[in-house]
Formats: sequence, structure tokens, C-alpha cells
Amino acid sequence: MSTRRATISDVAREAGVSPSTASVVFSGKTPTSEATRARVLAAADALGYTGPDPRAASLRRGRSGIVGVVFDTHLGTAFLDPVTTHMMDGLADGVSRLGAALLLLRDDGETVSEPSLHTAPIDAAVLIGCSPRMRDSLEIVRGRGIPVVVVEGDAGEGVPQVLLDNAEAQRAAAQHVADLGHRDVVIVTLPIDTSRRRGWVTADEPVRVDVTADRLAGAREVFPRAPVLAAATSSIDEGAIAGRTIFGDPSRRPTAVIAQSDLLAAGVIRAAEEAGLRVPHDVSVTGFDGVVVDGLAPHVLTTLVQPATAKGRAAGEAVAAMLEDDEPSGLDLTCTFRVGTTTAPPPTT
Amino acid sequence: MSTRRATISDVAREAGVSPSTASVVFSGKTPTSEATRARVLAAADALGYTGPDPRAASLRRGRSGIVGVVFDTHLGTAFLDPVTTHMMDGLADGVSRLGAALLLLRDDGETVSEPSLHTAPIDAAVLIGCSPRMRDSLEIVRGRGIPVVVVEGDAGEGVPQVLLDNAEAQRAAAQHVADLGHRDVVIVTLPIDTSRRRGWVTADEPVRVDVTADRLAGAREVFPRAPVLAAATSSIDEGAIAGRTIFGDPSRRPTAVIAQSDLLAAGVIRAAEEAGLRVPHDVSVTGFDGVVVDGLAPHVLTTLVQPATAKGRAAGEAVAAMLEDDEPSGLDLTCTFRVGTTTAPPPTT
DNA sequence: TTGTATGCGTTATCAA
DNA sequence: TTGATAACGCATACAA
Repeated sequence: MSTRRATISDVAREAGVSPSTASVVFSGKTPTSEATRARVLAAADALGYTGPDPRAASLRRGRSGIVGVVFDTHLGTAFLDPVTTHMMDGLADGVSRLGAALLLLRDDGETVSEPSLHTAPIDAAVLIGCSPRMRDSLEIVRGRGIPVVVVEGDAGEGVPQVLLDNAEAQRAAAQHVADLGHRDVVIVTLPIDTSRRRGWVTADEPVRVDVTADRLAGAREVFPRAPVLAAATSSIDEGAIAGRTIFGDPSRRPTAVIAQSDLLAAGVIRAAEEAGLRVPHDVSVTGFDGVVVDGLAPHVLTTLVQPATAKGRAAGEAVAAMLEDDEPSGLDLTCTFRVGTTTAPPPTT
Repeated sequence: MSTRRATISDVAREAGVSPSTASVVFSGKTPTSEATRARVLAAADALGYTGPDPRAASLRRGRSGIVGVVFDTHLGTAFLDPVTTHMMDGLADGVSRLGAALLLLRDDGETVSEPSLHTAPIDAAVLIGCSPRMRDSLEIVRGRGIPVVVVEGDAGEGVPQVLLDNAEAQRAAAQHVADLGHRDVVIVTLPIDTSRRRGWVTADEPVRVDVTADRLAGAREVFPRAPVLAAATSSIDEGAIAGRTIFGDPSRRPTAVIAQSDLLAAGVIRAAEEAGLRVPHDVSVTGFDGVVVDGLAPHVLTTLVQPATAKGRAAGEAVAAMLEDDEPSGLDLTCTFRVGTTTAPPPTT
């Protein structure tokens, strides 16, 4: 039992070949004779050598095989959203042709823990989200000369982005609601800024989160005067809170609610039912995302199905392309409008 | 614009100091005079040097600052379970004193993508889950001489584990149900093996997943003859499917259902209500996990609150300890029984 | 407080 | 098909 781990040189010596030959046996980059190959492998086995040290290899190669995924929230929170988990799914897929693994990174601007964005051994980065803070993260990464892709954020100059047609999609859904005859509509939005304040939003209030702003703009094209209620986060319980606010006063109940996410919509539906309203008979509800909301059955949400997995995959592929010096193709993805069982004409009073 | 990125030597030369001095300025390991420090920083700025190359640093140090988290399922699937997300949360916390980031690794035995378990530049690994396949992953990692912690899996000899008192906790909950007077009970389990087959389980059928087996054993201590129904996964919809099976035949309805997860329990409750049964008046339901089930309100599940975040944190801390050559303290965590509003005495017929 | 010297473990290049 | 050589970029022990 030697005290230190065997290196490829040890293996080479044991096998009676040069280190470079031993290296080649492991990398397979150059043909080797079956005999030497066997000898090297045997030597490795004897010495308990399990393969090249990835740290040394990545120094030499200039590549670590790791792609950083940067969030601006607590990781637990991020993964509570099915859209995020599906996106991670696609991302894992998209980078798989690189054979890269994903490194979870959180940049909240505060924590000075390492490895941070500044020091992580990543070949590329994917920034998730759209908070203003992402701009800083972006600068850090670009400063390091690391290729980066932004998913649904305002990246600016020359950064490949994966975007959704949020405004247009939401407009289409709102139009569907209008076409059904609804005039009395409330819009429930995702958080409007990083403070995550909950409550009614006045018309002139700035909306700092891109996704929220875009979807809101789309809905307002159809319903310019609809009251807007911001949720603190995207969850069923938040949607229920919003719903109780909306349906609390029977004299001012809308006939339809446009929610900016499926989770919010599910909560709104729950609140409506609590208030004795039937969906869609008494009130119509639309969502956004097209995720499977566990527990929503038997309702099928009228919603905009966003290609969450594809979004991740596109980001992954963009990253892969950049690392292979291909064109860093950004991508505009489109949502599909799906009519479910939660929208109908307004009740005939 | 030079064609290659500046190194610390370039910075040192520019600043008129030695490389080691420049290095020290960045690492802060040795005091430097304010003057040289400023000069080095200025030089770095001028050259666009953003800090030491992590690949080189980690080779030199023998540390990458990365902890691998190994799953045996599709990552998207894993993150769909709140227990997992909470655990990741705690894990991120637990390793934070190391200042380590988390690398997502999937080992399904098939994919040959790199970096895999074999080649990822990780300082330590955390194995999540308990499938038989984990044994292989364990061998790979140990072969590399990398410290590893197993969370709720059967690790065997000398591997620190983070365990839950699954059997005892489930026994306690079952006893509570028995104490309420229930005799007619059905147990709904998590998947019993990797095939994830759904359906009734015969008494002699082997249960290959540790968690499932342990919880089942605990319940059977109290209800040795209770019928057992396996779910294909842990979700509300799966629970509803199980619930429909259970309540489908009015002549054979149990008065209580012991579910092995909160998500399953929520689904069972939903199915019960669909069948016109009131919870807990007509049927009692218990869960396991103590997670917040989005959308379950107003019910409060009678369940076993497992310290999911603590579980992750414990794993993280165990890893941290091992890397600091402390005792690799494994940990046995205990669940807390919580009486909610979903259990009551059986209906008096 | 700063500088010198050395090697961490690999792999790419090129010549044999 | 194999081997010699030379980096990759840095951090540390030690001397000054």
C-alpha cells in the first residue's frame, strides 16, 4: 500500500511503456497495439489506478467538462417550480452531446463562498432568470471570457438568448377570453420585482421582471384596463391567496382571471371553488406554462404550453455550439395555446 | 488585445513583483503590503486578469471545491419530489462551510457521457437514494478514493450514512391509527423496485427499495395483514390512482389508508373525496415526509415529518468533515409524528 | 514582507 | 505504433 495514489507515470513505468503511451491507452485518442494496451491496463489494475486525474487533465486540456447553471434564488426555491425542473431536464440533455455535467451555482450577490461564479471551473454558463441581478452575474462570467447563454433574461449585446414569445402568447390567450365574451377580467401576475411584494399593482408601477412585464403587456393589449394583482411567487398557495382577494368581494367578482402561471391558476381555481364558484361556469381561468399541476385533476387548464424542456435543451445546445466554436445560435421559442376545461363564456346574468 | 488570456505571471511581471507575490495577493494567504497589493490589482485590471485559473489552482491544491451529488434517476424526476429539493437545499447549506458547489451527476449505469462518476473532478460525493444500482456507483467512487456519504441507502461497510428511522416512525403512525380504532387498513407504498410496477403486492413479494421496505415493515408491525398497494412513483396523481383502486369497490372500503408519502396521501384524499367520502370522517389518511403539499389545504395531513433539509445538511456536513479529516460522522435522523386533520376514529356503522 | 524554485498529473506535438 | 519533450497555470516550502 503506497501512501500516495498512483499516477499515470507509475502505471507507465510498471507497464514498461512511456507515460504518453499510457495516456493514450486511457484516452483512446491514438491507436495502440493490443499488447501494450493490455499491459497498461493490467499495470493500472495492479496499482489501483482508476484513470487520469480530472484536475490535471482539465488543466492540460483547458476544459473541465462542466457547465455552470446560475440561479439568482435559493436553489430549493428554484427547483420547486416545475418549469425549472423540466428546463434542467432539457439542459442536461442539451449539454450531453458535450458530455458535460451541470454545476449548480447561486449568485445572490452576497455569499462570498467559493467556488462562485468567479472561481468555478466551468467551460460555459447558463444564466436562468431575468432579475436585474443577473446583469452582474453576466458581467462576471463574460469578464472571465466564458461563453454564456441566457434563458429568459435581458442579456443585451451579443449574448445568445433563449426566449419565449411571452407577450404574443399571452395576448392570444387573452383574446380567447375576450372572444368568449368576457369583459370583466383580473390579471394575476408573477412577482414584479425582487422584493416579491404581493398585492394590487397600479397602472404606472414599474415591472422589473422581464417575464412578468412581457406577459402583462400581452394581456393588456386585449384588456388595457384590467386590474392587476401581483403574487409573491409562483405557487398554488400564492394563487389561492390571490384568488381569495379577487373573489372575496362578491359585488366585484370578475368573470375571468388570467393568471401568469399554471400554479397560480390552480390556486385561483381552488379559491374560486372555496367561494362557491364553479369553474368554468361561473368564472373562467387561464394559466401559463403548460406544466402538469399535480393535483389539479379533473380540470384541464386552458393555458399556454411553454416548451420548458426544449428551452433547457436549446440552452444546452447553444452552449455546446459555442464550445465547439460553432455559431452560438440563440433561439426564440413559441408557446402553444391549449384550450382546456377552465374557460367558457361568462355566466348569462 | 493579446490572443491568449493573461496568467498570474503576466500580472506579476506587469506589476513588477514575483509570481508568488501576485499569487498571494489573490489568495490572501499571506499578508502583503498595501502598496504591492494595489500594484498587483492594478496590473491585473490592466491585463483583464480576473483571478487564478480554477483548473490550475485545483490541480495544485488537490481540491476542486466541488461535491458531486449522484442520482439514479432522470434529474427532472428527482427534482419533482419536494423531499429531494429540500434535501438539496440542506446539502447546499451543509457543504457551504467548505465553500463547495454541487455537481449534478446521474449514474444510470448506461450513459457513458463524461464527466461521469469516473471522471468528474469532485472532492467528495453524496449518493442519493437506495436502488441496488447505487452499489455500483458506490464502488466506482470508492475506487477513486473519494470520500462518499450515502443518504438513505444501504451502503454497507464503513460508509457514513444519513439515515431515517423509517420503520419506527411508520410504526408509530400506524399505532396511532390503530389506537383510533381502525382495523381495516390499506397501505399505499412507494415503488417497490426499479421497475416501478404499480399494483397490489403479495405478502411474499420482495421489496427491493430500502425506504419502501423499512416503512412497510413498520406499518406491518401494527397491521400484519393489511393489503399493500404499490404506487409507481411518489406523486399526487399516483396517489389518486391508488385511491381510486382502493375506494372503487364500495363493499371493500378500508376505514384508513397509510400512505408512504405525503404526495401519495394527498392523492388518496383526492380520490376519497371523488368517491364521496369525507376525510377524516369516513376515512382516515396518513402520509410520510411532512412536506408542504401545494394545494392540499385546508387539510393538514397526519404524517411523519421527516427532517428533509436536515438530512441534506447532515450529508453536507459529513462530507465537509471527511474532507477536513475529521470523523466522518454518519447520522440517524428521526421523524416527528404530527397529528393533523386527516385522521379520526372510524365511522360508527 | 517578498522572491526562488519546484512540481501538481496530465496530454499535445512532433519525431522516431 | 511508440517515446521524448514541453507546457498547462498555479501555490507552496523555504530562503532572503
